[in-house]
Amino acid sequence: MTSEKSLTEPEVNPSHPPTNPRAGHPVTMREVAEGAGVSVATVSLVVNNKKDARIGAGTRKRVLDTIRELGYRPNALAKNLVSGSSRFIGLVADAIATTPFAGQIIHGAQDEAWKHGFVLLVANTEGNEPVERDAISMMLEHKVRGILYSTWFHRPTEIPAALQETDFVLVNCFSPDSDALAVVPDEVHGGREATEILVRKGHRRIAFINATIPAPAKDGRLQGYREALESAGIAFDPHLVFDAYPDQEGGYGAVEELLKRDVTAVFCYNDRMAMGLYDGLKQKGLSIPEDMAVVGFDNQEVIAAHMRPPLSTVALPHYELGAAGVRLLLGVDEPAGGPVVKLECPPVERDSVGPNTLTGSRLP
Amino acid sequence: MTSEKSLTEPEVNPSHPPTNPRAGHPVTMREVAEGAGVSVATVSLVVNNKKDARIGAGTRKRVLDTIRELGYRPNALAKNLVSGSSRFIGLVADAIATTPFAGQIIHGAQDEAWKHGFVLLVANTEGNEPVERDAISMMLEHKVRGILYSTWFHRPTEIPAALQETDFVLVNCFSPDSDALAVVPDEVHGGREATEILVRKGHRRIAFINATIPAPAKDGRLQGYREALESAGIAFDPHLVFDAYPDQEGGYGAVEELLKRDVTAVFCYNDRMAMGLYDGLKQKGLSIPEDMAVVGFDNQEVIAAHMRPPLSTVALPHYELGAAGVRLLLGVDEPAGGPVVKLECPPVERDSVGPNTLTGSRLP
DNA sequence: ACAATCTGCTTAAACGCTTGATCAAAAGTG
DNA sequence: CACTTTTGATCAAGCGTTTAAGCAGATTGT
Repeated sequence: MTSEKSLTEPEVNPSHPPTNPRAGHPVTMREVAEGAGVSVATVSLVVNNKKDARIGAGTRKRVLDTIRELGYRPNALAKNLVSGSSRFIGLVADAIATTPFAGQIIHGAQDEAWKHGFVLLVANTEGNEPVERDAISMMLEHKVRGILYSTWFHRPTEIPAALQETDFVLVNCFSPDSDALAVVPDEVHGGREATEILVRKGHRRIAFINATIPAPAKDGRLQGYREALESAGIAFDPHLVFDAYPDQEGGYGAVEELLKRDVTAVFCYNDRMAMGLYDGLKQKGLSIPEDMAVVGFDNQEVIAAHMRPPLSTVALPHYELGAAGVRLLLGVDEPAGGPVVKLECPPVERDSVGPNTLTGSRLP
Repeated sequence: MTSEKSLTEPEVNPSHPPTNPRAGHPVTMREVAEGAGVSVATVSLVVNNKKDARIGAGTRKRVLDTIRELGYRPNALAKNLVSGSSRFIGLVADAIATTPFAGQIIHGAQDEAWKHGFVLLVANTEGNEPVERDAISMMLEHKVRGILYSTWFHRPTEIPAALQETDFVLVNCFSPDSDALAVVPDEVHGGREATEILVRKGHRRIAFINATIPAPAKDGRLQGYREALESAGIAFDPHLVFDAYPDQEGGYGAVEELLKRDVTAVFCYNDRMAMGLYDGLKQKGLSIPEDMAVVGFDNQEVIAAHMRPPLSTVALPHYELGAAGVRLLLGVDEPAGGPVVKLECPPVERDSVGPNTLTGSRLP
């Protein structure tokens, strides 16, 4: 049924004629050819600057002039038709609107695609399955070079069947049981970086407020936290790790728990949580970073850079995710070691972490 | 020079062959025709469900079955070629990445385009002029039905020359000296809504912290503020209006000034400013909304919905901007009264505004 | 029973472009 | 001077569709 429907035109009034007269009759190669008194073949040759084509200087100039005069634009559609392959890359995202993250992925993908002469076809599915199917169909029908399938937060995902009809790479998600190409953030690395920001400043008793909801990020960041502690020779204390809902309210609500723990620093699962935590801490009369060092995760610009004090955090490499996605798709990057490549989460140090003043002690 | 360059292929390795075998040899109509033992014309007729085509039930079924068997997908490129017009709509944005706003515009545009059977071609220029030219060229070459030219904040703009070659509409921006179609938020209306949130709760002495930087928003919101006051029979007091840089720091820094003013409520130019203001107010031991009612502007989800208390504000209709943009472009909406249509900014009431308790007095 | 009509399908041209094969004229060679 | 080569350009086929026009065979009207 659906496959049948996807073959037909959308059931809409198909007529939306241009009003701009210039748009009605695009200048074609034929007209240029006639104008310049040559054949279309010749025009094609000069337009494409074919190296092994032998065109007289005079003719070339004449053609170029005519092109300029007439305002000729090559018709990419026709070009694609004959070459068989389009220069499109599809990007289907599950949430363009809800978060600033998707924007970064689009941006990265688009920049990289551009570099290789490709153009982005984006579709937003807002998590809606039929919409997703239609979106993929549409891309397939436009004979895209491949599809980037992206999610707004790092998670496992099912691979829509239609994707298999072309090259594709998963972006910010992965398929647990398949060897599909994927590119995701390295959560473990990120957790380590975040924790190390704290360790470097001499903190030893470091809490980690993890998320309540299961996700690769939850496990990965925790592991990173543990690895960082271990590297620093600090014993892992399970008592210092607890969960909260990963938003502002969660962070605010975690303050009580946190203060019971006698720590000098805290690593929050994400920036939003840190934002709530700030509020709670301040309300208790505590100040940051003097009384408590805090680092977040995500580097959400709107928030992190402008909190008081600006929040030290770790950045999710969304832009890079998009860019690496198209590189993988086009085969300019080879996936090293397994089909899923992990991208580093770079630390972004701002002012929410100070030296540990509560104990000057450094273990050997 | 540039126009010449834009005619040629991007200077890159042009060969990025698909690795997916299924992608190499797309099934064509010819193959379906052969498989079903009919002509391509027939296949075309059944695929497109042409109403006035006379196809036998048996043949139709045979074709449909073959299509399914072979996994045929129509080639949209070829389709577009013959029909002369593509089903593309271009969207060039000056900042996809930097803000969550652009995402909403894209989302709205994409949804609406989809409804009419169109597909979005997006390009991010990040404010870079040559990139912008290339982006527009690329769209023109793909014979887009039209172009949406959008900016991430409401402002006047120059119209790139190439845009004139097709239908276009400005989104979130406008051209002061031209009658180009445009769709922008109604700042005056927004300012009025924001102020009225306060007025409705009985506030009479309402400050307005405007932006330091000139923009349609600055003037419009101020005017809206004045109109709302006037409607409520409150005299405008210039002393209650002052400027600050429109971000968190600006809001924070404005607290001193604000408190000198003896007001019960404040309307902030934007949410970020309100966020900083919250910090400053709390630091002074003041609580919201008891000691000060505050409303913001923009309805930046990440921020506004999760501040403590959640911020009452006014939403910028980004999604609608995108959607209305394509409607205008396709001619399904007619611009009423002048080429620039203004969209309402709906109020979003949360918990940062309480009743005015400082004075029970209501003027007649 | 014979023309008129209808039904079901095919033919062929066209859309704008690319490209290998050709070809005429100019230039180089012995 | 008769030849090969080079130069500068054209021819024509084809990319995957759509669609007006055409054409047999079946059905209908009288």
